Amino acid sequence: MTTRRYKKQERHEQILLELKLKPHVRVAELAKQFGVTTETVRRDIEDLGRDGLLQRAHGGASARHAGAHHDLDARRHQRVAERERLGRFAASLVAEGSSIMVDAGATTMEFARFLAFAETRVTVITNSLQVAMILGQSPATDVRLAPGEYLPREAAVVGTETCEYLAGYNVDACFIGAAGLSEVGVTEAIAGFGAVKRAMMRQSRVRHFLIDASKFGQTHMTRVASLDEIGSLVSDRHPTAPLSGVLRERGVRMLSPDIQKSAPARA
Amino acid sequence: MTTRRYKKQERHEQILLELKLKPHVRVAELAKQFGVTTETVRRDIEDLGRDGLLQRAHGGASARHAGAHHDLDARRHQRVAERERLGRFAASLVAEGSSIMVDAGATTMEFARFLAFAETRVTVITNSLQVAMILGQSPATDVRLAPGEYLPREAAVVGTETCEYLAGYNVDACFIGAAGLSEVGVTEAIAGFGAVKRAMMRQSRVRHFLIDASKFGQTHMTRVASLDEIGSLVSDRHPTAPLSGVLRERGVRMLSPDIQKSAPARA
DNA sequence: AGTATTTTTTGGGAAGAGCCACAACACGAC
DNA sequence: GTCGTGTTGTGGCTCTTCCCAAAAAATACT
Repeated sequence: MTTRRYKKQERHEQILLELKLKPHVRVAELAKQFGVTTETVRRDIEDLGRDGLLQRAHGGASARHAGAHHDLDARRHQRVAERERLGRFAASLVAEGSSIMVDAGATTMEFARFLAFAETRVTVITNSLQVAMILGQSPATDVRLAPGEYLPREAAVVGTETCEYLAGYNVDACFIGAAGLSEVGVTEAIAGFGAVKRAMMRQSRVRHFLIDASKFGQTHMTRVASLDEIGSLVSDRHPTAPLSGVLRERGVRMLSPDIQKSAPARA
Repeated sequence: MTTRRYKKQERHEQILLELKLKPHVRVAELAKQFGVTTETVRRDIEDLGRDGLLQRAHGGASARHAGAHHDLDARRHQRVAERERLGRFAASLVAEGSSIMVDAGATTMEFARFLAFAETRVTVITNSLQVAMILGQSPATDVRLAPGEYLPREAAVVGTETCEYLAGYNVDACFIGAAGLSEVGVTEAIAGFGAVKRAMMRQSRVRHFLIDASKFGQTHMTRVASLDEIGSLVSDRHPTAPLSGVLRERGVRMLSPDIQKSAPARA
């Protein structure tokens, strides 16, 4: 029966599914589609928004970008600004005509956005579906995706197949994100990611770790690399006192964008 | 004062950048940010939208979903009802606990949606990023993604790597879409897809071709399969006179959902 | 069955967004 | 300098969306 009423939960799932396929849905549209009032849909969207499953917008809802951070609005905006600086800077490190490997994660995604924007001619190998999609939009970029088990949480593939695949390529540089950087080294929270990151490191002449300042001092479950193995650390800020010394000692090249801020025009 | 005026072009770039960072921006927000009128921003958005660089929305603009491209999205909106019926029916063909391969394309994407909705316990191997993302949502589904060159137009991977990878698995069934079905057989318009489809066919015990009725009689560039090789044809309607005879003759099993339509409630 | 609880609808006013046409302003060319 | 083109701002208006609260319907519970 096509006239069957959607239950609340079904509508929720349907909305999320819809959002996977297009970036934005309208309240009015969904209401017509489900055969319910706009008010009902509005409430659905509110529910889902509360759980951080989508982003509200006037007139409808937008898909949430990977990377769940529904903090305070002001803080998120701040954080984004830093990430943006980091991403922009990291993208400038990519040489025209080179080949690179790009890790999965919110920070590397940001990096990918700038790299796509810059239209640098480059060959990219990645295990992140998001990175592939972003860079695929740039006509200057050749993207190869690694195989493996699909991890919905991160929209990336992992596993032995992934690592084996990566082992088949040698590239100029890799750009790797991480959940933590401390005296212990680079660490990651998500199991399975560590092996992939290490596989990328092995195949790259130059290693760039993209880690924003908020991760400094943090240690997580799996070790990705010891301090000696870090080639260069790319961050939005230079590490401060205790950590910076250790890093310098261990031969880590620390890179960060020059901060020549002028008074913000935007209030 | 640093409140220097942004030029039109600068605003455009900034808007696009903003959209790469968050999925949705509001007109009012941007207006405040740039220090211009909402009307101006509206015009900016209109310009960018005309070039297909973003998606308009009431109250603002949304990013073009990475991977969700015009043609793919447009095709999705054509013949929705038919495609939906086809997808739903095809999903019902998947046995609990089985392993399948799923091809890229608008039709198979619809199929994937229903399969995810049904939460059938199944292992899926695919070369489509969209299919992977959709099915990855279902906790009952295990998804493996094939490697290969990324094709932004279709959000899928292709190439020899893809085919080689697929050759490493043997599955119960495959679900393959196509651009055309005629007396010649199954044909495809996009180069590179044919080889992948054939690779999937080789590794599957049962072959399902998901082809909606609008493709009947059409012939495209590359041949995917001869009529003998088609296992079963899944469609929204049974083929009519000239084609149906040939298909029956060549041993094609024709499947389509029983059409017990009631008056459409939603329209 | 009948009651309780959740969910949806309805209605109306406030706020926001869209659209249009014309005026004001900037910038480059001559 | 003036002219012309292109861009931006303003005001007036309409339409959509939002939000709230109460009624109605559907669903779950005993």
